[in-house]
Amino acid sequence: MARKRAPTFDDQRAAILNHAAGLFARQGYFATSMNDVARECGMSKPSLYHYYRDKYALLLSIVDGHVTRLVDLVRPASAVPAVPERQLERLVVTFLEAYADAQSSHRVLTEDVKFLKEEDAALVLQKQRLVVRAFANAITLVRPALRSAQLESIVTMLLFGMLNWMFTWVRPGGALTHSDLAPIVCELFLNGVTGMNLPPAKDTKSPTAQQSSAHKRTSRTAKSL
Amino acid sequence: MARKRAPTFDDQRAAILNHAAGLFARQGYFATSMNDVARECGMSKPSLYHYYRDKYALLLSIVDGHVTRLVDLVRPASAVPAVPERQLERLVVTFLEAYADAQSSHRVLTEDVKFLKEEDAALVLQKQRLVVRAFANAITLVRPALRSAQLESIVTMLLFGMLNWMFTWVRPGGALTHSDLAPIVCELFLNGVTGMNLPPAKDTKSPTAQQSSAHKRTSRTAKSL
DNA sequence: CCTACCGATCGGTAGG
DNA sequence: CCTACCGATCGGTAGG
Repeated sequence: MARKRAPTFDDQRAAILNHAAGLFARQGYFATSMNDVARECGMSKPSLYHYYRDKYALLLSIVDGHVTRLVDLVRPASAVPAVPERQLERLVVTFLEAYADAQSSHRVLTEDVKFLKEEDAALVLQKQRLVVRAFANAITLVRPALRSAQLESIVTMLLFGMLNWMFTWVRPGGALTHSDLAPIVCELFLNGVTGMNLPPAKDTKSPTAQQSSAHKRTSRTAKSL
Repeated sequence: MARKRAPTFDDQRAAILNHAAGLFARQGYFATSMNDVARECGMSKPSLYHYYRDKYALLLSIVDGHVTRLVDLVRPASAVPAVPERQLERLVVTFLEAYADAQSSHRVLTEDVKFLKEEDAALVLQKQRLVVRAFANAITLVRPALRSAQLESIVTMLLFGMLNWMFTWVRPGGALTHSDLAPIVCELFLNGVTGMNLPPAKDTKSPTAQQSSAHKRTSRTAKSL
């Protein structure tokens, strides 16, 4: 049997990051000690510090690495032209496939961003906005009237809610996978969006004064994402 | 100007809990020290310990208090009979109104349950299940075919995703409130659910073998909630 | 002399 | 009800 090649520096860094992501996701960032991480990686703490300067570097690498992967994944999926409905479906499928392989990282992204320094958080938020915009664009192509009703961002965030909430109830090893859920989410969302009662899409220069009564007060879109 | 009556023991406890919930929501449970809480409450640390035995008691009181409030809110909303669509809308509206007043508590509930002891987590989960079941029942009344397709739990959790994700993008002081969003969520979800392509509802004793192709692999509903 | 790593302990601070 | 302080454990790094 061939001896397994000694892991390189980069391999080790990747392995450590995976272990740390799992621990952070399960226990939270502050509840996880560097001793925990080292033990999980099967190395001493000083060895761990050889690969990462400090605990914060682990957090930042996990979060930034994951969101960067999402951006790189979503960009090509948006680039290839398709029927609007298929375009959006492809985005959802791509996104959920990424989830399946990176559940821990995604959980760290959504729960531990608050521990990032201002500057780092801004960087991550910027990349998240790219992902959100890709979805918002695809959604608007499916239902242009959403834009004039200023419901574009809101509806996009509702879709992200369905997707991002999955990590709380879809068990990693269970029979039900993220990919199984993609068509269900797509069908529910597409039916929901195309069925909404909205004023007809118009020239953006003359926004209609009469909106569906249900949406009167949602005159401003959310600024947070 | 009349002197403000000295706060009672119970008032103090409630005030402390509010401050603690705000801090836990903003900084996370472990990143918040008891000194932080004491300072926020304008009292010394020993005084704080006069009202709550330890840090964990704050967490448990926040989470259990909030989930108990949700159960008490959802129960009567389900009890009053109504057209299925209105029933579900009432649940959503009621739920989102509670959010508006308890954003911090809800965030603590969703992000810090993992720090609860096994036994306490079980208690909270049990109450959460009551809330989920109320929604699932209302949804099934709107679209009975979901049950035979075994999509009842899945679709319910997708709705909770839209609702629970709001705390990440709806700014507490912003122009857009949770109540504004209730009709939008309802319209999107009701249109989505009624428009889904499903096998017709049947006698539960003879589940149909032919399901919508998109749902073939979702033969088991999630067990986590 | 470098690297990769150990056992032991540093300065600070948490909950209490 | 505060000041002062404990046992423990944190993240990070010394010498060898």
